[in-house]
This record gives sequence, structure tokens and C-alpha cells, in this order.
Amino acid sequence: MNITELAALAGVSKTAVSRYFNGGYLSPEKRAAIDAAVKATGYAPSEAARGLRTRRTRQIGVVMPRLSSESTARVVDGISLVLADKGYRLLLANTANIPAREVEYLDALRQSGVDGLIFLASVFTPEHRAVLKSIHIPVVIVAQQYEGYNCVYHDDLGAARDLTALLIRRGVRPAYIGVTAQDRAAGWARHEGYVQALKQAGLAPRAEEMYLSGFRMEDGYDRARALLAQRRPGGIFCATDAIAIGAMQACREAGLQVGRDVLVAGVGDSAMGRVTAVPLTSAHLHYKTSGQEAAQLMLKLLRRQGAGTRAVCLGYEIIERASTAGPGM
Amino acid sequence: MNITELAALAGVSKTAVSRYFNGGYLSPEKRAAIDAAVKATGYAPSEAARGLRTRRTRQIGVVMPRLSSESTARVVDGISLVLADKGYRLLLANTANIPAREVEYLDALRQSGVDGLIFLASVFTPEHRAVLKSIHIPVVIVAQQYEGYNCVYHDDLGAARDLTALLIRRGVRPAYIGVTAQDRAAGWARHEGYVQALKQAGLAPRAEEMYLSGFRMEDGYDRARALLAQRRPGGIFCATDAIAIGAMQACREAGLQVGRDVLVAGVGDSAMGRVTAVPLTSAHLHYKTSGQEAAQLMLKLLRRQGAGTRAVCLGYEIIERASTAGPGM
DNA sequence: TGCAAGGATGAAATCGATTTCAGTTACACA
DNA sequence: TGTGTAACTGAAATCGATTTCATCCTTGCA
Repeated sequence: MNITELAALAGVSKTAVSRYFNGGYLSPEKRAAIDAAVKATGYAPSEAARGLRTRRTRQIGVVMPRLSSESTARVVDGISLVLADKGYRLLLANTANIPAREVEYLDALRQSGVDGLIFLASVFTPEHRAVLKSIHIPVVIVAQQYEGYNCVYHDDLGAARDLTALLIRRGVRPAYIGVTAQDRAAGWARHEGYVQALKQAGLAPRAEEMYLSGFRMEDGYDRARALLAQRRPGGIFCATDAIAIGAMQACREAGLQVGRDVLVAGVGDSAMGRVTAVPLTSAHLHYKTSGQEAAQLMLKLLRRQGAGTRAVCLGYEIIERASTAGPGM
Repeated sequence: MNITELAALAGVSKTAVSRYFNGGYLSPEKRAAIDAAVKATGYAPSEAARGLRTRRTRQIGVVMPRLSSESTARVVDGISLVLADKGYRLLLANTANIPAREVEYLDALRQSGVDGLIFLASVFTPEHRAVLKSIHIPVVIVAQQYEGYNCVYHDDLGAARDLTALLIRRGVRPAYIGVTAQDRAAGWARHEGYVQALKQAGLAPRAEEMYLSGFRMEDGYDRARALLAQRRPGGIFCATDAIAIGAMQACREAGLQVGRDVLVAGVGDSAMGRVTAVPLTSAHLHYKTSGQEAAQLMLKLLRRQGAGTRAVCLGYEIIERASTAGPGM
């Protein structure tokens, strides 16, 4: 069933049918006739043909690392909530955390004709910059700040600073376990926040108290074991909840009671951190909100209301739980 | 840049360019000329035009409840892993757990021209049946068994039976907290497994020991509190990990030590259940695998190798942790 | 009465690819 | 020499919509 057949059935021209779906001059009689024909046949215009003519697909590409990460899933959830409402659909590209694949998929999605691209970024290589420059449709970058592009990101530095300060207020000098600084937000900014808090408290950051880890719980566990084998810090500030949870496990196994002998904090307020043996102090980052904001921003850009680029920085909320109760508890 | 311009640039016909991208007779000289032109311009065929002509989009629709649920995310992760490899892209529809929206989105995706549909199902209303019947592209249903359709699902009944039997072996008569039987897999089948295990052990199931709950942790907490206010079961078998984690919390607050005073088990082997104060005994369901299987099945169907419908039932793995250590521990 | 404005209409052009089809060339083989 | 086959070619038809444009029909108003 195509527009020509439907038009014949309703006794009108193709043009009238097109106007029925897209608005335009159309008499009530024809409208009713088309309405009846559409209802009877269940006809719907071909998206392919429509897309060819209008150059719009009402699809938004989303490039992201692992869907099965809580934060990513929350962001995408937020995006889909807003966009589905406006009739847009999400075209997903799962990069499995491989930067080269990000570049590849950004390019592939661009060519596949999406109206816009939302990119959940972690690192920026020269290839990233090149492919982003070659994209001539609206782009919104989530979770990282990138000069000259529309971004929605979190105040990672502030969250890390406040959490570190909290540990210091509880009477300890925290060590640090974080991730690669290539990830400006989760790596560099959170580390910087840690350093700033130390300095503000008059403490000198020491390289031997700062550890680099992977993103997984197991990585946090390993690094914390290595750390505890060398020194006994009063607290550990971890760049992510997963690392923190691994670290708490290592502490427990070392005979330390988390929240009393050693204070631990993470970032992200993951569901896991709420149910651990000792609930984890963390910073709630508004992931779902950042997805929604990114989608709103995308809608604005699609409506060509994109006067200049915008950068939206979302706040955070420190959630104190038992893991930072304090030495006296 | 379109095919006509590129053909002119390379000094060949449009047909030759098409054959360059799709295979067909083409002399090495023309191939080289087109290759050079493509490399120089970065030309890629318009997906819209191609889709119009071929009626294929290389897009697979995925309809699912909440992305921000661990099991869903794992399934979709598995799907995208397999399909991305074969050049297919995922068109996502997030139904926010609203059955009416599932029907709506199934219909919308069908009309948007996807080559196939993967449906992460929970309940089947008459409207679901109707819309599924109206779909004439390959469909794979995940997580539920549905007669006459290609399905990939888990042995929910077996997992529930084994876990309940485990609790009984540990010397307790477990109560049950589960979800609506409208969800055949997570609701009905897991309940049925519980009942079967009781009967096999010569115990009569009692209605007053079976509670109906929502899907969230808070729901499990509430139901467990209500349960504990009435009776003190030696164990609780919960239809999902989230419920079980809520229930463990309620037990702790009631002064009971989970794993000793009360044994608890869930289903799903969620990341949360591994880090709780008392780690949770659960059944690992191969969610990611089910996504991969569903994708493989879809690929077969797309290749028209769909001789009859197939139903793939995946096994499970009982993961014993401290929450079912036993009264003596 | 005349005329401008705007509602309503549908034929035809267009979007950018794939596919059909008619035909050429080259070569092997009887 | 004739013939069958396979490699190769490109003009033209086609997919199913949107959009342009010329035209017709009403009104309202001077």
C-alpha cells in the first residue's frame, strides 16, 4: 500500500494525501475521505521515501560505551524519554569502550542519515576531533566538556573536591585511587578536585598516595590491596563507586572496618553503593537529567535555535553514608 | 555529493558506481577510478535512497522496558554486540514499563521500516497479540515464551525450583515474595517453581506464605516487613534480586541475621546482590547470552533461513552465597 | 462590476539510489 | 567459421514520498 494506491482508494490525488499527513490546504471533505481510507487500510507513509525527499529521518544517533554500565544506561534513558516524546527515535551505537570504534561509529551514523548525534564521550583523540569536525549535523556531547561544541556535563571537579574535603573534615588524610587522565571528566577533573581539597586544607598532595586504576570493581580491589600493602591511609577517595566498592572489599579483607578504621568515598551514587555491607558515601551526579538536558539541547538545535554553542554544567549532591562515618564510630 | 556527481567525477555511469558498492561486473580500471573518486570526496551512498529502492534499512528495532534495568541493559548489550558486527544498527524504543506503549512502539517501529523486531517482553495483552500478528517482518521475543513466535528465554521455573529446593535443603520452609503472574516468566514461572519445589519436598504450599510485590527494591522491603510482622519464616525465596535485597534490609531491621536466622535467595544474579552486607544467593540467568542468541536468531531469519519458528531456552546457574549459608552458620 | 487575495487542487519534477534489460566485446571450443 | 558463455556496460525504469507551480474557484471590498 503506497500513497498512489491510497489516493486512488480515497478518490483524491497523491498531493492531497501528502497534505493530509503534513498539513496544507485541504478541504474537510477530502480530509474525511482520506481519513476513512487510512483507517481502513492502516496505511502509513514510507519513512524511506519521506526521508529521501525531505532529508530528515527523525532519528538521533547515540554513541556510547557499554550500555551495561549504570551511568550510561541512565543517560540514555533520559535521552530517550525526551526524544521519544517528540517523535524522534534513537539509533544506538555501542562502542564497547574502544575509542577507535567511537570514531568509526560517529562516522557511520553520520552517513546513515540521522538528524543529530549525541555522543557520550570519555576521551578525545586527534581522530575524534577530526571526525567531529567533519560532521555537519547537530552534535551534543555528554559527560565531557569540549570547546566549541554543545556539551552537557557534570561538575566532577567540585564533587571530588567536596568529597575529599568531607574525608579531611572527618579527620583523615585520604589517599586517591582514580582512572586515566585521558578521561578529562572522570580521570583528570576528579583527581584535580582531590588535589585542590588537599591544598585548601593545607596538605601537600603526595604522588605515592595516588593510584591509577581501571574502571572495574576488580581494578579497585587490586589497587586498594596494593595500596594497603604499602601504607595505612585513614581514608581513600575513589574516582568511581565501582572502584570504591572494590576498595572497601580489600579493606575488609585487610581487617579494617570501613567507616571507622578507614573512610571510603566514591563518585556516581550507584545502586550498588547503597546496598554494600557499609553503605558508600558518594556524589550523586544527575545522569538521567544530563540525558534529558542533552536531548532538549538537541531539539533546540534541530529547530535551528542554535545561536552559538551552549555548555550545560549540572551540579551534584553529596550523599553521606556510613563509609565516612568517622574514626569514632 | 550524490551518485550522479560521483559517477561524473570518476568518468563512469551511475550503474558502475552502484556496482562498486554492491558487487557485480565491473572492470578493474573502473573500480580503481571509482575508488579514487570515493576516497577523494568521502562519498557514501544515501541510506534513504538505498532504503527506498531495496526496502531494507539494515536497522533492527528493539522494544524494551526501562534501559536502566541491569537485566535489560545486559540483553541489549548482547544484541548490539552481534548485530553491529553484521552491519545492523539498533533502533531503540524505551517503553518505561507501560504495556500500552509497547504496543504503540511495536507498531511505530514496524512502520518506520526496520528489517526486524526484537521484543523484550513482560506481559501479553490481547493488544500485544493483535499487533504482533500484524507485523510481517521477522520478530524475536526475548525473556518470554510465546507460542508460534521465535523466542529466547530463560528456564525461570527451573531456577526458582532449584533455589527453593536449596533453601529447603538448608533446613527451612521458605516463604515467597514474587511479582504479578501476568509476567509469565518472572511472575508465574518463578512462582510455579517455588510451588513445585515445596511439593517435591512433601510440603504443602500455603497462600498465606506467598506475597505479591512490585519490581523495585522498596517493594521487596515493604512486603518483607509485612511478612515479618505476621510470621517468622526460616527463609524467603524472592522472584528477583531487587526484591531479595529489599527483603534482606527488612530482615536486618527486624533484628534477624540474614544467612543464619533467615535465609534469602533471589533470581538474576545482579551486580548489587554480590556486594550486599550478606552476599545474595541467586540464579545467574544468561541475559547477555540471550541477547546474543536473539540477535543470531534474527540474522538467520533475515537470511530467510527461518524454517519454522524456533524457541531457545537458556539454562541458569545457581550461585550460592552467604545469604543461604544455613541456620548453623 | 472589477479585481485582489487567498483557499484549494493536482500534474509533474524531484530526491538518490538499485535493478532491469538490451546489447557489446572477448574468448574458448567444436 | 560459427556459437555459446561469461565479462562488462549504461540508459531507463523504478521505489514512494514531498514540493513546486500553474490554475481554478470563492470571497470580500472598492
